[in-house]
Amino acid sequence: MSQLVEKARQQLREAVSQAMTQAIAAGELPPAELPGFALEVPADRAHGDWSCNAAMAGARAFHAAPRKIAEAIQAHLNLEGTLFSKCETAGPGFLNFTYAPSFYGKILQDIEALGPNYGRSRLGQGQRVLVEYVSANPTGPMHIGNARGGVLGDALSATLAVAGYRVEREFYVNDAGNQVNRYGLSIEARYMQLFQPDFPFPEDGYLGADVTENAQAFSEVHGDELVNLDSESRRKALIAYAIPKNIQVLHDDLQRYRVEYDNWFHESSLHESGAVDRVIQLLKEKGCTYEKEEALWFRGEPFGSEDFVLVRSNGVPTYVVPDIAYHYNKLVTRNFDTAINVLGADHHGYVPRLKAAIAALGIDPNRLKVVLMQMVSLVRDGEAVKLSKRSGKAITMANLLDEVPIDAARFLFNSYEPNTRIDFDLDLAVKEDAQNPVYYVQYAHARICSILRNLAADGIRPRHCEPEELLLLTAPEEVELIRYLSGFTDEVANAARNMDPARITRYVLNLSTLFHKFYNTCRVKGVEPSLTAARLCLCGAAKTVIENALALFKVTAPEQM
RNA sequence: GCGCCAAUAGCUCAGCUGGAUAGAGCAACUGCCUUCUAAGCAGUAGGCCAGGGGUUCGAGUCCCUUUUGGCGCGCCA
Repeated sequence: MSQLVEKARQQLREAVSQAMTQAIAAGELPPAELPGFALEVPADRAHGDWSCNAAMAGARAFHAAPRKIAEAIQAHLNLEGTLFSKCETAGPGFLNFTYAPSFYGKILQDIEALGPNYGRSRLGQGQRVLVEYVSANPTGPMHIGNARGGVLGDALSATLAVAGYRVEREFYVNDAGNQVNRYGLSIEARYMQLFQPDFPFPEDGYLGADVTENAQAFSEVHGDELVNLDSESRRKALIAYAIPKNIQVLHDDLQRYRVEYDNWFHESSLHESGAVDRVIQLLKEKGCTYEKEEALWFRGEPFGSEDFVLVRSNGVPTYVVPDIAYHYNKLVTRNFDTAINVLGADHHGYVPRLKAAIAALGIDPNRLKVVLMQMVSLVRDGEAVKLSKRSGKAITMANLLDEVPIDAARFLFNSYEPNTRIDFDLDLAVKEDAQNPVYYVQYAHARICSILRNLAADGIRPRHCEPEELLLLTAPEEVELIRYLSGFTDEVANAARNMDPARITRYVLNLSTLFHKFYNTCRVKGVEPSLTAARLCLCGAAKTVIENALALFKVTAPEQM
């Protein structure tokens, strides 16, 4: 795990605090409690590598102009033995720090030593996190929103894992309840229609072609053996046949999309184990329920939610109850520190209810984190596409994958933070040219591989470089590139903290730009041997970081394009 | 009607939790390949950060409000 940047930050924090203390002791600043301050990487390179706002933050405490304070701090600043070489006062009172030249070589050696592990941090401190995503109903094909959710959940999980959390990925299979009943009625009708064409189709039934296909497939194996049974037995047999098949389709489509899970958690198991009944009992015991018009209600007011029905007047629990039981299972039975749910924004109204119910059960509702993602719409020729041309039905995730390369789809979905609506541009996603950002990044990687191949053909291979050799990397393009490479660990940690893997997409795009700039100015082949060695080391580091970043998204890093 | 989310270049989006002159990519225009991949690089042009108030040393960022758009508000899931 790279500690270098963290160490640098620590050194600055201490140096600035110490300088303030000394300035006070020397009478240059009035005695006061030291102000809190921030250290950040300035956007503008001209402002150094780190920038500190202590002087401005302390303006009130010290009753002095920020610039005066900054100068006092600077006068007492001791950077001896740190990774920094200088500090300047600038602008309204920023303290701008610059890395010592040796820092850059250290970063490269760090990346070389850590390889695939570069980027890891201890942010999560081994906390156990359960990430649930997609969780589409096994009553039909997945839609475009599921495609986004799959990528987001998958990349978020990977990001959290690299940031030091112990992550499990889970798909919640709604294989019980009303949706499945509805599905049963639908498939029963389709099955019966094979033998009795006028058999009525339920009003709110599933219209998808997949229902008919499943009924057909069943009849091809079992013929008309269900026709003379009672309706309930028929449905039972058809559900038992079709739902596992549908789940398999979900599984296969997701796998094709490189979305994988540690667990497929079945709702039915909650009913079978009695967990659903127990959670009702528990809520009753906590005094959080009341009866009205023969239904059992949850009293939400103490927990900041509306009241809602737990058990209908017909005695059947609503969908919320198994959900509460499921989250009880996550946070108590399995005792995860945190449960993260990736949900479509159309479910946002349900979040306060679930949190309220959890709180009622005595669980800290903050242990449930919800990542809401806004809707996805498809755009082709500049116009919204609602329906598939072929089927006339809503475009499914499988349709999308038939059309768009997996790398492009994954990269594009990961380019937006969860909270922005996506107009997914089909024309762009399919394009295999520079307009499609995924190729920009992959091209940078392929270029590095090409350099390595060419030099290897001449018998020159990357080797370990001495610190003095790495000091040869002084071109602005080289320094910029290394500086940016040094920020990867922070970037991943930040993405984890904000539950937003799209930050890493932006990072790796910027990184690719910096590499392309380096490539255009600095030659690796045909320069002085130790400079070649140093630049090879830089290329290797850039390659490693691009690979590590793309690995988080499961986007391939081709060696040739 | 109530609630959640948004509004930044012609288009798609950033803006690191309040900091320095608001940034990229695409599209448009101009240059750069007899040396490691031109799927690249360099440059030009493009802005009332939706409107209006406030908070403070300092606001695209926080608060209020108006407008516009998306999504919710069932004894459906």
